[in-house]
Amino acid sequence: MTIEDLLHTNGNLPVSRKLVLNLIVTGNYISERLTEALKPFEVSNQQFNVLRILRGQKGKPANLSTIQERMVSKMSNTTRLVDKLVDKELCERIVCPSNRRKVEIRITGKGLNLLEQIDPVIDKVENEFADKLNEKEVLSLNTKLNELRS
Amino acid sequence: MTIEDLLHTNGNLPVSRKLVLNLIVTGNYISERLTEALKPFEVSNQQFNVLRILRGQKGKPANLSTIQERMVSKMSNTTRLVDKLVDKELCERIVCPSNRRKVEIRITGKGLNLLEQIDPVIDKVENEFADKLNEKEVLSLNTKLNELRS
DNA sequence: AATTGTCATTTGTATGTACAACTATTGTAT
DNA sequence: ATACAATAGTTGTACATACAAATGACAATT
Repeated sequence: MTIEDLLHTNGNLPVSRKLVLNLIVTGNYISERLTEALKPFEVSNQQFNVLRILRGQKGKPANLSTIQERMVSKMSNTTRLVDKLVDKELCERIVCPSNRRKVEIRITGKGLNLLEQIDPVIDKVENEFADKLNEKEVLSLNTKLNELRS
Repeated sequence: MTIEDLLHTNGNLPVSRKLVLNLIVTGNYISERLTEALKPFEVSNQQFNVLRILRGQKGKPANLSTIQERMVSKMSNTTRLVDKLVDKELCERIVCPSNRRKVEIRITGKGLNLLEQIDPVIDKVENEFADKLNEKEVLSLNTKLNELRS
């Protein structure tokens, strides 16, 4: 379905506008599919993103600014996002001993467990998207998206 | 810049995940550029989107459900979004005389004026994106995005 | 005419997010 | 050592958003 049809608009939009709208709509669409898939696990997209970042640290703790710069959707309040994860005992936060301004955040066993449950579900969603195009198209799409942000 | 670099991740993500992350990140990126451009006019992305929808009605009033289905980012509370526009006198809302369940929303002169000021600014942003690719690439990108949502 | 169902919108409530101001700690220059 | 600036994170406040329940209006049936 074209974006014109999707937005019920009168088909004669400039191609630059179609591109912009299409990118936003498609990004939103994918986010919504992921949100749905995560719902049974009671974590938001952003919380899941942070958990994966923490797992990627492989035991090494992360501090807030590290998490921020790696997040898919930067947001201004990572403190309270981490609070939520701590409440759920999915990660823990301790004041960094060497520099008490900093904070050391690491994923807990419970958090790792949850991620292991979630992984296949998210993989499935991701593959369902990627499978709509052939491998060559996916690679070129990635390249073009990178160029758009440059 | 690749998404791996952007997210400071260790480069060996499956291509399906890269695609998904890239689409979300790029969509967010574009939304942010638009938000920035709209900031001087003190309207949000969504408010601007609704104003353009109303203008597209060419005098014919719109009701809430029409607006909803045409919005780029569907959201659950269009009532309060329109409230904001009414507060700013950019649109007006009257109860539909033929069916009092419905509501007739139309853009005001002030709203049309504002849009005319904003138009060139947004066009510029849109063109800056589209100009990063050649025409053929833009068209194929649009097609592939449509396929991803199918 | 009263009842039931459906529709379009609004409201309540909980949660999420943005932005700025603030606190605490550390680094640096005098 | 002291003062000042820079850093890392937290908190306050206002606003945005999601979801469900509620309201009010119309339509169909009896």
